[in-house]
Amino acid sequence: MIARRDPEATRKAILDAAEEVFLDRGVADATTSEIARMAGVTKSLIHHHFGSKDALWREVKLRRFREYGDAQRTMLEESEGPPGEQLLRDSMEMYFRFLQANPEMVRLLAWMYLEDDSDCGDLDRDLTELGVDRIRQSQTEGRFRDDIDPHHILLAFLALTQHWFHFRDPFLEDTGLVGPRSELDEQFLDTLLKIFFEGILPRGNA
Amino acid sequence: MIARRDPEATRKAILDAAEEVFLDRGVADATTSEIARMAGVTKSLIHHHFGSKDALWREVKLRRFREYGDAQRTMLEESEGPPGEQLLRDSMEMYFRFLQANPEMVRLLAWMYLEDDSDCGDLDRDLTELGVDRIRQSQTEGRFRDDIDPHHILLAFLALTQHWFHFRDPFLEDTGLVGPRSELDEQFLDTLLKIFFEGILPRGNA
DNA sequence: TCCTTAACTGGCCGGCCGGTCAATTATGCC
DNA sequence: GGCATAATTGACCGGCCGGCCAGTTAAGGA
Repeated sequence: MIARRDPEATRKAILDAAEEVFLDRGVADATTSEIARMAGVTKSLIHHHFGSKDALWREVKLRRFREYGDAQRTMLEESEGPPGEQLLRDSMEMYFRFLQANPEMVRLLAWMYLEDDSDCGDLDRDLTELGVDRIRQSQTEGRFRDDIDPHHILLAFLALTQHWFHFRDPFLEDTGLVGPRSELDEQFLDTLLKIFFEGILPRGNA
Repeated sequence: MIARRDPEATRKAILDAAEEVFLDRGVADATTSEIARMAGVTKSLIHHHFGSKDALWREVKLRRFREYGDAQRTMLEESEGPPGEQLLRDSMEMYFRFLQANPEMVRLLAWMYLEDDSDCGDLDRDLTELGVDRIRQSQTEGRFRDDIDPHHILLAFLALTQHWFHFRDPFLEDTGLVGPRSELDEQFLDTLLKIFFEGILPRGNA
């Protein structure tokens, strides 16, 4: 039974609708009327619960980002033990899987970049630290080459994964590669790990 | 001396202003009045020369994309001879330099992705083909490992470079890395080449 | 020189958007 | 059962935006 008045559910409905519209068309192009219609509420109710369009956008971002941060943190902490090649391979695959399952996150990051957003800066900073520490540890243990700044390794890691989900579709159109998308994802994941860990030169002639 | 009427110059002024405003705030958030003001013309003149706001945005994209395509093509054709590691290293560096000198291109690509644009699909397709052919040739000559789809190599190449310019600034803030930006660019270029060609594992234990 | 063409202007309009407000109705606490 | 509180509604507003139009002025070929 649905309560006739359920503010918590209403907030959620609004946030869900807002996320969909905002991520699809951008904040500027989205209208509160449309969000209200999609959420099945009145426009005024949005202002009642969130104050303004911008504040609503902010809430949408924070919600997703918290979820994202939690997933990442769980990922890193779940996989305890000495970080080595296998662990980082697993982390990379887990990150890949996460974006695969949450394509909205990719669009969210893109929008935030374009409006150079800093609302979620703190959340992001912590995450970065965690990842960098892991990599640095691997370096001191001699498992990774230590002539590269660990921050750069992390950035490359994120770049390869995010970029795939960013440009996968137009890229596939351009190249004429065909097949079920999930299979193409697997193929790229394989490539990604090969390049990231081993590079594109044949082994044995370095 | 400026001619009192110079339609060509006017078109350019409008395009320049439009590019700045569009790339800065996005199409939806940009207003024709602002573009007109910045270009020093009347709003009506924009419609006279370009028809509509969307058509203007389209022209902006095409102009930049043609320039981008020309630069890329020149890059690839200028460096004739058998493609090998050094050539691809050079190509990669040239691409890095290009984005370094044209940060607008990075934002343009981001906007186009978010509104899943297809206006410049043809231009992009040709470019992709050229790059892929080069890589494939290197593979058949045994200079690159051939167990990776050349399309994926190209994507990784673009990912690492574009991502740096995408997220350089927020990334630097998060990590607390400091120094003149040009120097940080050099450092990352170094990293990028190392990772892309050799991977992050220490050599000799593959 | 004249006349067609096109560059250019200022004023205007319909429409929609974000936001407000006063009124109504359900909720939960005492 | 009342009563404060908050959820919810629909009507409404000022403002701005993209686009249009009627008119003016320069350019350039015949």
